[in-house]
Amino acid sequence: MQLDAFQTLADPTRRRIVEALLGGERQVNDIVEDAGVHQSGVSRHLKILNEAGFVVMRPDGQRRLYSLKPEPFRELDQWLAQYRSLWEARLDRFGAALEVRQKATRKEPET
Amino acid sequence: MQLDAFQTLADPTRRRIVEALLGGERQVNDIVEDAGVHQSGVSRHLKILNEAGFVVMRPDGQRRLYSLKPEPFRELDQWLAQYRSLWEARLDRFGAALEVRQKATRKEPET
DNA sequence: GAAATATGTATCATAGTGCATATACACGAT
DNA sequence: ATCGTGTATATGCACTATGATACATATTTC
Repeated sequence: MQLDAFQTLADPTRRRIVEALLGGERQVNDIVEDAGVHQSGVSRHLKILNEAGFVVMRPDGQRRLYSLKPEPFRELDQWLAQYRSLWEARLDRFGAALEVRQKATRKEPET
Repeated sequence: MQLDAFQTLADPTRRRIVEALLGGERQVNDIVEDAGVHQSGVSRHLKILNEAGFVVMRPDGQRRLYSLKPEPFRELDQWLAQYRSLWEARLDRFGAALEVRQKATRKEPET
């Protein structure tokens, strides 16, 4: 199998799991509540997320603590970067830096 | 059935189509070559992309010219923003600006 | 009528799910 | 130490739904 980043995040349950890990390490049973599916489903999704590089597992006794890995997010960001020129005209999170960048391209009104 | 941004981009063929539109407006038959599927498939994918807000269509005689819309990309970027802290420690596309940003909340960066 | 595009239909593959069960670990009692 | 019980997680299995695709055909414009 081995899904790519987009395929991995396509499933809403998986996205809920990822979001549940935003705060940091969580054990499986803990995630089950946020995921909205059976424990077996969560384990399966975690396996997929692991294979796609989204999470790492750290054993702690009988529990398994899962946490997020940065790589796939960075990868997504890079893909998205190709399309930034479509909408970056308007400033967002980078104020001044963006304005400088804008000079190189052109200006566009809001949508 | 109205797919969200991630579900829409999950399909590789659809991603190829989106990438084919990076250069600007294209007509369907033109996209078919890049997509790697039958024309009917491309039309179907374009319909899905349209419903998801990724593309707009502009009729031109018997042809239909499709082009990208910025919204879903912006939406993806916003979702991704939640996870930036995971990897933003390292610089990416904004070099110095980023480093300044890292020093907690300060002023606007300048190059 | 020919070209460009959309759509109905059938097919085929795959993914998500729950249930039951296996495995691994923890901990107390004997 | 060993046994037994309970807890935490993973996995085999079966079921179901959905999605991608090609082919043929309808529709629109030339």
